[in-house]
Amino acid sequence: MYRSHHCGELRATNINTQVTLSGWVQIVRDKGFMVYVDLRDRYGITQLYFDTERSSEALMQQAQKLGREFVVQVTGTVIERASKNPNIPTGDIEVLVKELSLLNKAKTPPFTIEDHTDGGEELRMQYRYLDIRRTPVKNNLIFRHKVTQEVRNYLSKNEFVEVETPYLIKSTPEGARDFVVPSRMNQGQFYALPQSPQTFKQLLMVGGMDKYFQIVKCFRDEDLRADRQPEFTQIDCEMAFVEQEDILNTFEGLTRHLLKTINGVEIKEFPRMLYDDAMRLYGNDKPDIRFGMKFGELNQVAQHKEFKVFNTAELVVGIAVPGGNRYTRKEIDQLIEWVKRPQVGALGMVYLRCHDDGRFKSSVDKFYDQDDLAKWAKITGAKAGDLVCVLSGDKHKVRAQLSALRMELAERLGLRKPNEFAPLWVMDFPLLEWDEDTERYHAMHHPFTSAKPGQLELLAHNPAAVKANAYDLVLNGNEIGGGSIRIHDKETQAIMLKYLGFSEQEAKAQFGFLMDAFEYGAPPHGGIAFGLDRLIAILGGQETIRDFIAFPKNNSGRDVMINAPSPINNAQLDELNLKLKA
RNA sequence: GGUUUGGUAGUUCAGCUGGUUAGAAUACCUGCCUGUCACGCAGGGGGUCGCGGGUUCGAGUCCCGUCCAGACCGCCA
Repeated sequence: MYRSHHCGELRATNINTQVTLSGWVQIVRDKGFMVYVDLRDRYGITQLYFDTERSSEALMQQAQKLGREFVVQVTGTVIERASKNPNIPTGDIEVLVKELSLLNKAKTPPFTIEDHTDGGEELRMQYRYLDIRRTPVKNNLIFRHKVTQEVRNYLSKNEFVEVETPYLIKSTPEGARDFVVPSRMNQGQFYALPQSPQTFKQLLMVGGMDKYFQIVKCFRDEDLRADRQPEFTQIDCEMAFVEQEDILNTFEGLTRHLLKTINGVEIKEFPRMLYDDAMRLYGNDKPDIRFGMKFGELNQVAQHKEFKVFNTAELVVGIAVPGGNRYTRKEIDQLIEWVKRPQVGALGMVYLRCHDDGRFKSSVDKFYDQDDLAKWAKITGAKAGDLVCVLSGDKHKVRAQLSALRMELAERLGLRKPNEFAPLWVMDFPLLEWDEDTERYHAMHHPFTSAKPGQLELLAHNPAAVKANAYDLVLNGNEIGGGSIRIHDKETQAIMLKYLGFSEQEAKAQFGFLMDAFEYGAPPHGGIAFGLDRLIAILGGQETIRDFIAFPKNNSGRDVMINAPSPINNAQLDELNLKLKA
């Protein structure tokens, strides 16, 4: 028997009992006549005790020779500590060791296995198995388990059935790049790993499964970010015989359930916002509504004066920064530089100081009087002591720029509190969006999304105006889920694909199986998919999803621990009938 | 594909306008220490300053190239 107890459970009530513990040596504190060893496992730390009075000389030496991360098994008696440690649950006791056996020695780890490690990101990824021994990472993985457990609890209680769908599927040109897998048995042909189980879950609805979910890996071969991995996990859901309202209610329920069981937070407001309003008021389709700083459009009051920059702009729009008037000229100049960075791309920024005495001072005083500026303040909701930041230009660009500024300022002002949760439905997304590169319309959500009732006719003369039965679930400024009511008849699906630029043959080759299925009695259906990694990170109050993934990949899609991807040998290539370009 | 920041001891970093033998903390090793728990004290070992080229009397420092890593933009139906 390796252990009678784990390292987190012994208390004063266990005093005088004989126990066996196994674990890793956290640290040895050698005081000469006494030796303390912190023994660690998943559950906690228990202090082992040796002294010259009660331990044999051989045992003392054995203890003194232990190094960090040695794996040991000890047997001994639980005794009361002479000086207790109130900081840890096992701080009242220690184990007076009688027997110590070394199960495995360990090299000195390349970084310290402590809560605040000295290791950098890359090193921790390379030795992820050591990183997982650290409490924060370990707790994140356990946290992830709890969240997925609660997801399964909620959905199972609501009669959803978890069904696995295949990972080796067909490549499609729509959407993200596919990860591709060559087939040995079908030479010259390739599988693709799913970007999502979209078509399969729709086929499950045709199959009468009615309510489906799956916690499933998805794969996208696109460039990465801090919060984006090439393989990631979705909570994928679909329901039949439902309207949009049914889906919103069901998953509003899931969100409430998670926030309650995981974070102990009761959500009062669960607002809904139209996509158009989100863009107008926040410049963004995933607004963080935990704080204000809504956009105020200033075209009416700022144009038709002498200021050419504004007069020629499609949109003049500003936000009020609470307390921003305390910024020095230098700090404001730095803000202007910030919005002019290529990543943001504004050409400049006009600002308006709202002094406590009700006077205004702007960077464009030459063109506007106090009455004009008072209107700016009113429209942006600025109060005395605030700063109004104004950008102008192309409608789409300037909204994106001001949104970036809004988020940056909110971050600096501490308005994005990790333990405050504000979910939001954003609804009625456009069905299509224009793609400059390919000079055609793309499905904004995906090609299986239905248009709002009666809007399909609009497709012919004003495709950009068509709204979709599509919705996103936004939490604290992050898109955590998105879905739609799907098309469920062959004719509509065919029209949709035609507008997306598929020839009849292409449509048949790519999605024929789905449209065939629609001919055999497809029920009305719709669904949603959540990005689980991001959801978990947000619920955990943290930024980086990597810390919640056991074995994540780095920025360039590499697993630095196993060193993947890597070349394959010629025999493997031959077998697959593949040849690499020289 | 682009913008940007970084690469110096096992690790995290400092190293100014170029100028003796490249530092700190921590980790590691040795010794001392009877209640430690971020133990303490004394001592010690440890560096191809990512790589290649250039400028210079002289380069960790400046320039060019390159590789690697991070953040962001494009991209991610």
